[in-house]
Amino acid sequence: MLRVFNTLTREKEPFHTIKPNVVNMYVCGPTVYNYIHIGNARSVIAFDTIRRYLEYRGYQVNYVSNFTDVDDKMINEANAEHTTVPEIAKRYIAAFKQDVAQLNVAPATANPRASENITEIIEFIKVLITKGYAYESDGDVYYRARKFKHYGELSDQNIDELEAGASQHVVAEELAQKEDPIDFALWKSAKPGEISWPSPWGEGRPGWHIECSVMSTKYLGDTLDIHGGGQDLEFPHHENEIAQSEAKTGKKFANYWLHNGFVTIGDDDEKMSKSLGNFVTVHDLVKEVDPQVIRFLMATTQYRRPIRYSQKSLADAKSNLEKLQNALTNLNYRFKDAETGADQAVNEAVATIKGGFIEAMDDDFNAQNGMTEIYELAKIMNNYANETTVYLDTLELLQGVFLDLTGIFGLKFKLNELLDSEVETLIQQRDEARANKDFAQSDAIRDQLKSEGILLEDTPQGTRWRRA
RNA sequence: GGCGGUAUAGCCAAGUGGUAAGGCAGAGGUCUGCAAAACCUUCAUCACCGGUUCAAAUCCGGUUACCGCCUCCA
Repeated sequence: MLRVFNTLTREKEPFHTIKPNVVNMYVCGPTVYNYIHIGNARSVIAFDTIRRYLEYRGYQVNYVSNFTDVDDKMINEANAEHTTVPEIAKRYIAAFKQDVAQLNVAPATANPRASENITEIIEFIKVLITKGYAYESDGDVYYRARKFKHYGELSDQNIDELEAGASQHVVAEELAQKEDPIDFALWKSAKPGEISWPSPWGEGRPGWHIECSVMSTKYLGDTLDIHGGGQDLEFPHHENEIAQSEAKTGKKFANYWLHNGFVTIGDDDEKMSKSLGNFVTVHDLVKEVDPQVIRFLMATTQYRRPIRYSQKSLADAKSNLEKLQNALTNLNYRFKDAETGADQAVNEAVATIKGGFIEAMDDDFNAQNGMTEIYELAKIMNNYANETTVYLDTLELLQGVFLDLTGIFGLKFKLNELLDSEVETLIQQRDEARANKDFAQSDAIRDQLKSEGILLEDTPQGTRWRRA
C-alpha cells in the first residue's frame, strides 16, 4: 500500500486515486526567462521519479506541467535583450526541453503555456467575479482572499498574521488598488508597450497564479490526484491556486499535495535560488559533469529532503553510479558462457529484494531505502558473476530487475558496447604476452589502453574491459 | 513576530519504544604476475538538559544551532 506525505494534512496518508489505476498529476513548471538551475532540475527529477514509480506500480499517469511564459520577468528579459516575450519563451522552452532530456526526464503528457490559454483564463476570472470572489480595480482584477474561508489552510497561515507579514516585496501602487493587502492579482493591466491581450477589463495579462488553476483543471479535471511543486510554492502560489479553483468549481482542487525540498549550496546550506544568485545552471553543469551523475544525486535522495550541492556530493554520486555500472558490466560478461536453467536460490533472493524495494518506495517514495535494496542487488550480481557456473535465466532476471529498479530513478547504464578491432587486437596481444609471462609487454599494453580511457581487468573468465 | 523543516560515525544517510540499515572514505584480508574490479571483516550510542518507561535515537517538557516560507523563486 502506497503512502504519501500530504502537505494538506502534514501526514503520510494511504494513496487512493479518483479513477482506478489512473493518476492525474500536475506539477508547477518554470518561468521560461532563462536557463533552469539545478534546484529547478531537482523538482523536475523528483516528480519524474515519482511518476516513474507510479507507472511501475501499474498506474497510468497523466502528467501535466506548465510553462509560465507571460509575467514581469519575461517582460523584463525581453526588454533587456531588445526582443519580444514570445522570442524569450521560445528560446528557453527549447533549452528546458534539452536540459531535462539530458537528465532523462520523460516528456510530460502536456506542457500547456499561459499565453496559449488566455481565453480560458479570462473565462475563469469572469466566473470568480460573478461569484463575488474577485473584483476589478482600475484595469486590474484581484482575488478577494478573505472571502475564501479555507485561505491559508495548506500552509497553516493565519490571515491576520499574514497582514502583519514581514514581506518586503509589497508593491505600493498595487497595494493601493486592493481592498485588502492579502488579495492577489488575477489580471494585470498592461503598461504602454507591454505584451497584452484584450479583456473585459481592458488590455492586460494574467497574474501568475491563475494560469495553474486554469490549465490543471482544463487538462486533468476539477479535482487532481496529485499536485506537486517546490516547497517555496506552498505559500502563496499553491494557496492561491486552491482559493481560485475551489471558489470556481466548489470541489476539492487536489487530493494530495506533494512538495519537494531544495537544493542547498555553500557552508550554510543556503537554498539555491535565482534571487540569491547562488545558482548553477543545468546548461553549464552538463558541460563538466555527466548528466547521469546529476540525475543520480537528485533522484536517489528522498524528494522532501534537502540536497546539498557540492563537489563532494557530485563525487559521491559518481562513485556510487560507477559501482552500479561495474556490477552490471561484471554480470553482462557472463552471458556468453551461461548454461540454460536457473539458480533458484539467487532467483528467490532477487524476489526478496524486489519486495523490499517496493516496500521502501511505497513509504512516501523513500529513495534511500530503495537504493539500499539496489546495492544489495548489485552485491548479488557481483557474487553471481564470480560463480564458476552461471545460468541464463538467472542472469536475465538479475539484469532485468536491476534495469527496472534503477530505471525508476531514471538511471541509464551501458549494456554491451563493441570495441573497435584495433583495441580488440591489443587485448589479445596482451593476453598472449601474459601467457608467456612477458609482463613488461602486457603492462605496456594495459597502460596504453588506460591512456585511451579503457581499463582492463583480468578475471578467471578472461580479460574484461570498461571505460574510465 | 507567525508558520514549517532539520540536527545520527570523517562525509552522505536509513531508522518513531527493545540495546544503531546502506553508500562513500579509512583499516585489515581474499583473489591477481602486478593491478583493477569484486568479495569478506572492521569502523557511531544518535545536538544539549530534564522527565516517562523494565527498556528511548525513537514518547513528553525545555534549551541551542542551522535552513525555508510569510505574496519574485522548484
